[in-house]
Amino acid sequence: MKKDEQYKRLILREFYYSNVLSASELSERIGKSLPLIIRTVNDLVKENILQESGYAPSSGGRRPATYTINKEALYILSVSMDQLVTRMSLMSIENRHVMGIEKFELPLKDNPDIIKQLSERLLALVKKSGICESKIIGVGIGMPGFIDVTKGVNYSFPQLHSDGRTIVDHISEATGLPVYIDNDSSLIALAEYRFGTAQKQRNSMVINIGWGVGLGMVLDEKLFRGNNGFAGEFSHIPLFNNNKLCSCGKSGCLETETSLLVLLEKAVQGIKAGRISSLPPTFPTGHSEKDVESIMEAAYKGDNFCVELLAQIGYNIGRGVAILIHILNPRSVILSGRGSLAGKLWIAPVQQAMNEHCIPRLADHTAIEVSTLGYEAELLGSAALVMENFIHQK
Amino acid sequence: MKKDEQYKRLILREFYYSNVLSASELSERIGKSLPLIIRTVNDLVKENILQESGYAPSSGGRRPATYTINKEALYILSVSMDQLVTRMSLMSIENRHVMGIEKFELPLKDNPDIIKQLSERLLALVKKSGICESKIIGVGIGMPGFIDVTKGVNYSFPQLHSDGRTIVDHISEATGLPVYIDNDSSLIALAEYRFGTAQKQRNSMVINIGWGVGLGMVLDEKLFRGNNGFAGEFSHIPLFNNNKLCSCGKSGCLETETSLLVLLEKAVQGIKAGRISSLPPTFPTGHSEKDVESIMEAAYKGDNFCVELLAQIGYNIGRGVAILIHILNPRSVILSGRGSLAGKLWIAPVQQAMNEHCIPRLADHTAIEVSTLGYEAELLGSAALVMENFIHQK
DNA sequence: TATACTTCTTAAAGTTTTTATAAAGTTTAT
DNA sequence: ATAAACTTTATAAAAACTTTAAGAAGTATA
Repeated sequence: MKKDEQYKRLILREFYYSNVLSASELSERIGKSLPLIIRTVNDLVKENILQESGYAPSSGGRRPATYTINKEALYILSVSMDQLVTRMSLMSIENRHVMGIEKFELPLKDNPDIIKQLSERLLALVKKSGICESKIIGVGIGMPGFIDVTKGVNYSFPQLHSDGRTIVDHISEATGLPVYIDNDSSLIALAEYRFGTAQKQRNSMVINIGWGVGLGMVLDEKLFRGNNGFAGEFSHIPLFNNNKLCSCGKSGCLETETSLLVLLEKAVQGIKAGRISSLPPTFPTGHSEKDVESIMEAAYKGDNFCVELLAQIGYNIGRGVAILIHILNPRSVILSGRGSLAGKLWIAPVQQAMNEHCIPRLADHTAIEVSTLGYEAELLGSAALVMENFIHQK
Repeated sequence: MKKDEQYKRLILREFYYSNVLSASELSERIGKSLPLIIRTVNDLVKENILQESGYAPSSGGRRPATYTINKEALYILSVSMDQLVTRMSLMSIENRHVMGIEKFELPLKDNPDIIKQLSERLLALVKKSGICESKIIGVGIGMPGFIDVTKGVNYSFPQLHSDGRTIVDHISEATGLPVYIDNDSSLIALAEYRFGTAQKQRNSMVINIGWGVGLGMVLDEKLFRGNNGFAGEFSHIPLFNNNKLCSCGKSGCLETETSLLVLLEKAVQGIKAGRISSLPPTFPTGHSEKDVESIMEAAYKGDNFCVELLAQIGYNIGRGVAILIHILNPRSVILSGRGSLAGKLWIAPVQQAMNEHCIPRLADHTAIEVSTLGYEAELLGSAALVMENFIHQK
């Protein structure tokens, strides 16, 4: 790639993370000199990709000219998959869903047709939008599993890399676009770091409360993925003597006492045992997603039984968090993912476990917070993944 | 600092880590262009800091001219403190102890005179060596405790920062040299990464088996210290239901089942209870350091009782290591510090715990190794700390 | 209201990198 | 065996980028 193209991309990336920027801010962030930045910004204005946006207030000197990005300049295809359901969206550089979020069933397991179906859906979405493909900078895919980002392989779902070619190869060929995949929890962490509650924080742990309990880490301002991309297997740290068999084959994993699945189980058991609750009479409907939402909603409205359940789960998450804090001394721990819908209810029990299991000096230095991005996080993260790679191409 | 001085330092640092280097290797590592490197190297040769060292074998093209550093060009003052004993050494750029290692008692606790004593010892050592102070690039100090590297503060020992000035300020003033401090376990990790078993590995966990169990981490090729410098509090992760009170006030910490102190305790108990062993009849002498060494030596020679004790401790360390591996997916786990004298005896029990408590895919990707640096590690790390900072000055 | 102090912008001077070319070796093909 | 093709290292000239300096535009203070 030509060098001036490279500089343009670096500048565009900054506009992806911040709406309005001056030349000197850009120079500072990118680490390139002002003359170079100004020249490149002027080129981008001529190309109608950036536009002038008036003068910022003075910070004690001459007022800087500011710029914004043309909202229709660039787009990203963002995909978020779980075991059963896939969501996708064509996102503008301003993080708006151009055509809304498309949601459809697409089982990850035992589905030989998965790559073909995904490609077709993606192409159809682009076609429907009418947006020129040259404006789409890539496809970002988030999914559960053991993923090696650099190789583009998801080891947990072998059908995603047939005949020696990975899902990245396949989708890339089908769409003609650069494709990147990463673990769902890592992408949620990336989203929180770039757009959410972990913004500007050098060190954050992002807990993905979902059907399992995932962990994405931002360490020294970088997403940390481990030596093979497998870091963050929070779900399976051995923490309990409960003799409960985990999906991974071991027993006593954090997951056996903390996921939303456990929450649901406990709720069903409690109701069966006659506990009083404001849960709807139809509970449990058998539809896990809806049932869990009911529980969180009831808790949010003050239902004693559900609050208690959340507290139990939260306390156990907190025990795991205490370990994280001892090892990594983060600035903050963000509770995110599906489960973050229950909001601040998580904070007290997690904090309680921390107080009991952490050295005070450590506990004092890390804040527990709940995500405001919620279920959007993963799609945002997939998009951000594309942008992170945008500047490294060729 | 002038720019060419900066480039010289970058080059000298590479020679600290590698003995013989060619210009193109330097260019590659430092990330500066070959013409610039060659010009600067030539300057350094003229100044008699570098010297030519013949031609390296060809790797398929013209043979590169190589260079080495003048062994008497630069020196570093290296200090390693524990609760009771302090070691220090004036080290050459080749990591040789110019005057040997000086070891003396200097209690960290309740010792108002500590800074004065340390300064005097340091100055005396320099004087005795006869080496010109201008050749000493700085003082590196390793010690236990909660240390904020950037501020130069050790929060665990308040007498180290009296009247608003830190130990760094004081020693720096007394010696006229740049001074840096860091946590002992972090420095051991740094030493292993630069000179020991963790060399060239992107991600390593270095376990410091000593009176506690410390942890230093190399993540993505950088020493990771956490948001406030407190990362690596491995000793105090809550892992056992043993009701044993820990020095930190909590119970069930890893430390209550794993340190060399526990090893000693268990040995004493066993002997009292009449267990047969080849430990010397004088055991226990009451001198912890010697007694622990006796145990490790006996184990090394095959004494059943002592091997068994090490296995118990090792297994418990392994349980902690399993957690580390789930969270951080390192390339390797290095067993270092005092305890590494027991050598390979640690590996089997640690590996055993890993096999039981780790997801196989994770366990398969990380190697357990024992340090060869041993008790030297911390002094090497303190010196390396100075060099890491050498390039960042002014 | 003038003066001092910021910060932003631009032009010129100074560095560094890139590109092109030469030099020195290795490997492959006939 | 010997040339041709390919690598890698070293150096010189051109291009690119950064730094410095000076001017422009604004704020804070006496």
